[in-house]
Amino acid sequence: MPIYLTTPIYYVNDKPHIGHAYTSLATDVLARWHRLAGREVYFLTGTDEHGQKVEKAAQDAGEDPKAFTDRVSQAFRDLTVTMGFSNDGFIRTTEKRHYEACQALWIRLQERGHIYLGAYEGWYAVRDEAFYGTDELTERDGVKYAPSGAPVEWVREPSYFFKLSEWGDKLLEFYESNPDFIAPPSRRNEVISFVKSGLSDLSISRTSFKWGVPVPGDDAHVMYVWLDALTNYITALGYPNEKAELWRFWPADVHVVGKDILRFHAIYWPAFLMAADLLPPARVFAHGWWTNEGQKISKSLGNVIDPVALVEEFGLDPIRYFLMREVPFGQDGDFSRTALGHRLNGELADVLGNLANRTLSLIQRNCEGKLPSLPPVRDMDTTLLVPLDALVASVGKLLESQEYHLALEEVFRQVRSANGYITVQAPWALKKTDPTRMTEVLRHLHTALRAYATVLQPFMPTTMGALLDQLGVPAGARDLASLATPLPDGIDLPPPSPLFRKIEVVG
RNA sequence: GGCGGCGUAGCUCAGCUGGUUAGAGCACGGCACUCAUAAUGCCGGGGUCAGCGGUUCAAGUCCGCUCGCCGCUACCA
Repeated sequence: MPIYLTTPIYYVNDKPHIGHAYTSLATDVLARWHRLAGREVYFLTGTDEHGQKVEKAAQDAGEDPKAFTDRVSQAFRDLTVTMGFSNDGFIRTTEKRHYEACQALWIRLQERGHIYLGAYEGWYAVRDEAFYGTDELTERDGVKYAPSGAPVEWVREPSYFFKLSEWGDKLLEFYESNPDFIAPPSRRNEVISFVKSGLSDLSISRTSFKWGVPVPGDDAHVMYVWLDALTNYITALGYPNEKAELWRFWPADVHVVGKDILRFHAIYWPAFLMAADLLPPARVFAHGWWTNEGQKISKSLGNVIDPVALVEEFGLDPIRYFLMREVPFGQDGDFSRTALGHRLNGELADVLGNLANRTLSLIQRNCEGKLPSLPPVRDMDTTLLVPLDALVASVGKLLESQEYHLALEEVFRQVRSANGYITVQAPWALKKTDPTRMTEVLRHLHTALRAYATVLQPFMPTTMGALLDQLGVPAGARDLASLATPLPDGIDLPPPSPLFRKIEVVG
């Protein structure tokens, strides 16, 4: 079963911030997990490069839009490297293949009668180049003003429309028969109540700017952003060529998105697809926002979090761990140095790092650095080993529903209990009283550590790679299935070294 | 305004279809241990489960009201 996972395509009028990194990270963890489970995965991310804002930003920069987007989208490609993302593809909406896909989809929708030419009208502020709703306006001396203070006028421009109004009932049926389509459930309820309140047709073209995909057969129009942007998910798989090699990945298993763009993914997108007789995605997950030290993040406050700076200061894996562990996926969360410090010092270094280090040091010193033989399992070992058998299944199940924080909690519950096991068994004391038993205990701990490191790889690829090195696990034996095959007795283990560096915590 | 959600230990939160002395992690206190990244393990203190009133043999868990907080309420991506 091929697995297709996507991030949104990121709009290039802005440089990457913590939100972009977070969305892609969550997707990356899923992608890595499925690969470890032996599934074939296609993980897509990319950039959204059309629209009036980009056109204008390029103009202001004195650049051609294409040159401008080439430059800005590079920052997003760089981010995938900085954050260790394992994306298989990176799509840009300015690519030729994307124009072809968009136009093919348009024609298909048009042929099936889902598109008509009408007029888009509303209160328009020339200065802002934006439309406003009546309830947003204020009136002084008979003139209406936008919230920005710009005067507005009633404008009417020709526009193609998608007959979204006809899809309400079909969408509701779809949500009903696919209860997992929208997550988390609170968002699902919001979407359903929105659809129940009635849908209007959707304007899907503009004549007021040029920087977009031309509407087939009517060059005066370019496609409006969402039809263009959403289509990226099928462009990347070869659409309209449904015989393309990658097309077997459709429909997507999970579109990971921020909560601000849920509606487009949960309403417009399945409607477009169903109208085109294509399968809708299996799931859309809307995650929350980060605050910075309790404060809402905004450019005007100047407290935007730069993921590159974070990684430089704290290291990649601690950041990846923190983002996935600190907050239930779907909820808003707060990024603070104190909280990061507690996770890094109190969980990664003290609980996991220290267990690995104390175990491997004992093996190094007392077993000549060789892996002790696979021992019998005694009653007193079951507290350590029995939960281990269920670890892969329980982590897998939790990731299936994107409950990353619970998956990590489950692993760390076991790591904590392994610390209890080593203290009770006290292999350092057995060294004098029962050396054989000492080797048994150490081998069991090695087995446990191997399992922890293996399942944690998607979250902390580099550090867990280093731990697997220290555990002597060869590169080809690091997937989930390999856990069933014990390592050969007596292999040489390298001298251990600490995996996590602690940081100063204030508060 | 309408629809929906939340308010449980100092902090962050679990508590499914109501049922023995309400749980976890962190923080805090004591003890133990000393293999290890001055770590780890054990024990413990602490909550009128927002408030009021109902239903019930029994309510944090259902119903009503009050107070407080939050989300959604379409075409900026």
